[in-house]
Amino acid sequence: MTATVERPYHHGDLRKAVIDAAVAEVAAVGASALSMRAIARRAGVSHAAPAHHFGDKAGIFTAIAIEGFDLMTKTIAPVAFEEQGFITGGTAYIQFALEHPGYFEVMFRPTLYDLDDPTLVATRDGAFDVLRESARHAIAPDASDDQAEALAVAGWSLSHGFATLWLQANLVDKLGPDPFDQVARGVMELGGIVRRAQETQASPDS
Amino acid sequence: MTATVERPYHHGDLRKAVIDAAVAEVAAVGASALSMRAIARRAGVSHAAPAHHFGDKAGIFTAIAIEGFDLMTKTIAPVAFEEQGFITGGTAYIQFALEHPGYFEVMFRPTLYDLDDPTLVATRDGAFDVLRESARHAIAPDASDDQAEALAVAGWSLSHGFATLWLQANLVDKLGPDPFDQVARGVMELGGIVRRAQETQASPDS
DNA sequence: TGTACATCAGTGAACGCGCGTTCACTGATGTAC
DNA sequence: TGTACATCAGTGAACGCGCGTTCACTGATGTAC
Repeated sequence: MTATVERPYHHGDLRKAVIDAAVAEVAAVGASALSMRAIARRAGVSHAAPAHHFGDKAGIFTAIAIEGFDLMTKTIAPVAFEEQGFITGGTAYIQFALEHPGYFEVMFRPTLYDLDDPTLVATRDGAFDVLRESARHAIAPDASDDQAEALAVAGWSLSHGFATLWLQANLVDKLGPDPFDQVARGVMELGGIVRRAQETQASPDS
Repeated sequence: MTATVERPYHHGDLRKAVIDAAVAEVAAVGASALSMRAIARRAGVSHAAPAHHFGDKAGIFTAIAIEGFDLMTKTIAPVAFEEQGFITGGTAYIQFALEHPGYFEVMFRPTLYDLDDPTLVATRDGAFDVLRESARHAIAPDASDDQAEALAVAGWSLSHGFATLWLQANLVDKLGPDPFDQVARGVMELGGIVRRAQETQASPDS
């Protein structure tokens, strides 16, 4: 007469359950405070299960980063080459960060994960390719790699800085509760960056 | 005949020794991995000494943040109102972050420290005042608070994003070993932001 | 279709470790007389 | 100038806790015959 729900001995998709729990746990307590036992607790499995499946924390972080870069690319690439796509892409980047703080934090702390993992490297490079090509697209089709990467890093810095400042509660009392009012404005300023990059390309002196 | 150096029972300036050790420790292992015992070990005092002086970790982080904001303001304020001061200030911000990663990390993770501490609030607000007024100075002396803060947050995001991406090793293989080559370029782009803000102010329609 | 057995996902008790905190203490400094 | 005593900065042993890891195990699944 116990109310115990019958759960099968084999989980079915422990891998997914562990990753989801880990992402939620990172969002709740931060990547550095993450413990294997807390992940297991949240996933409702024995404390040794995550290690059994992923080896160690770096293994879990690697899996999170791969999923994260994949999800981010799927979100941003479709808008990054439209008219004004570099701006729209920057906004989408910020929105991704605010909606998926767990993925976001892990993705951009590469010391947490295994940079030798080929799947990770491919997914991560793919995301950066979208960024660089979107920047080139914003300047001119024949813009050089150096020019495209300079704009890419500048736009990335702007979006990344805003998302980071917001997520770490540095903008409380400086913006309203909805950052997108302010983002809209901030990213409009970013328009100046794009135009400046176009002008620099048009007159390559100085 | 022991080679023991005679150290007095009273440290002399334990407060400073603990803060310095904590800043170095944060730079080495990150704020979240910081332990009171590791600070004490680095400072060469008993493991209970830091707690005796600061109460708990939040007390130490609060002291670090106060010193950090003070140091940052002293570094940036002198250049922030020159010709092109908003740009120069942004560069100085990045340079501060790369030179003082321990301070930098703590300062911009306000959940770590005590936001009710009046000295902290004053020092922190003072730093933001410099940022906002430097932005206003870059637009026009009579620019509105809203305009000044919009540019302030955009410039802050750019500098903060670049510093964060660099410190967390996201730009490895995307820039040379010296970020200031690229920063120089990135921050030149920021020039576009300032000019855009000036134009928006000159013709306030849309 | 049925039996035997290998495989392997997941368990849970046990371990040693570093942590933050407590607390009775030690020893230097400063003040009262 | 000298003595007595209060103060308090800093010590170090002891505690309970959550952690990662190990390891013999359990029980479900899949394959051989």
